[in-house]
Amino acid sequence: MILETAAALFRDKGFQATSMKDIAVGVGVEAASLYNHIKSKQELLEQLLLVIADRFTAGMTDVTASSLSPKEKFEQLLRLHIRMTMEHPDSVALINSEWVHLAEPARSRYKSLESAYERDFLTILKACIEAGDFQQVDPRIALFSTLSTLRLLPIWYRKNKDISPIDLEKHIMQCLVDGLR
Amino acid sequence: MILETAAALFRDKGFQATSMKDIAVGVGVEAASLYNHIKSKQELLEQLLLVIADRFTAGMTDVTASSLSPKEKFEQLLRLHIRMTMEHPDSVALINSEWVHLAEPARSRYKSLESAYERDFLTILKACIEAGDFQQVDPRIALFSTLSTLRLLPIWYRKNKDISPIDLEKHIMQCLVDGLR
DNA sequence: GTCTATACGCTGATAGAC
DNA sequence: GTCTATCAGCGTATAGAC
Repeated sequence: MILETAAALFRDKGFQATSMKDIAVGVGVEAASLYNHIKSKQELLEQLLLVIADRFTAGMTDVTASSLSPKEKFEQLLRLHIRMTMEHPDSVALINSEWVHLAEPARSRYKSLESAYERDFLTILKACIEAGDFQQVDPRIALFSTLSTLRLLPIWYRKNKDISPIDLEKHIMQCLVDGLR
Repeated sequence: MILETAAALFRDKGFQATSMKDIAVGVGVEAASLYNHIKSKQELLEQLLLVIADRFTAGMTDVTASSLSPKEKFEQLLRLHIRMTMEHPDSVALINSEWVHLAEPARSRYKSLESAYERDFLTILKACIEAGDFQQVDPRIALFSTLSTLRLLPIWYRKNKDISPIDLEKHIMQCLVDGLR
């Protein structure tokens, strides 16, 4: 309950602009009472962000370990982001800007997980190109463009809940893979 | 000097986590001295974000008023974002998350400019589809995907300055319009 | 577990001397 | 214009009664 409340507030107002009082009001207790359940406000952010980072990392591990084709792996990653967005919309939304407020050593651990994730994603993208499934695009820009869409998905999805996961996947795949033309 | 320093700090640490002392140190004066040049910290954020919003709006006005084809208009908007990113990298980076810290009435004005911009962008996208330049994608998702890439560009560009604007435009256009396949 | 009371550093901002 | 001094309020977090 505390974590969920904090996630929603961090998403709306940002970590720094959210006070323990804000969270307490959301939960329905006094601010001091929160400290019977958590160690600090910082701990809340670490919980939220690192759990998400670990899940994305686990998802990536599954995909890379699989015997799927590069293009199927790419599709699996799309599904991973869509699933994560649906299941944890608030905490996934935090990955775009709130990680800067992580204190060390959590911040380094988080950035290291993120780097590894992007490196693996890039490897799969390059394999798609080599296999001839994707055309000869600049893989770094393809990764940037793809990840931009996937990372901002929770923000967009909030205002567009009237779409099914299947349609969402189909349309995003179409935009990213087939392009607009 | 104050505005530039503030923009860089807001980008790195966020508006709330940046103190007037931080800005003063960056400028090289005492915090109190800043108030001889600005009214408040809030005013700094409003200056930065609304100037950017106004420029995007002006760019959109030029594009819509032009006699270009829908697809050429789309390309012009891509160039607008790339140019803005190159010319004002720090303040353009703020549009992703820092607008939440705008106080009223600036916040409403900002959101209203943003809405109008997205509406006009969507209109152009739909015209591209109707003209047969783009395939039958879901225009809302195409807009979301395109704008995601363009909005996160300043963040990506910071770590990838070794690319020319021309190449950047070519590659982004290729990813977005032609897709990966 | 909950609460009230409190510590105390930092914040944005002002006053006033130079 | 700059500075030093200062204020009032809010922030996180703790102590201790119940």
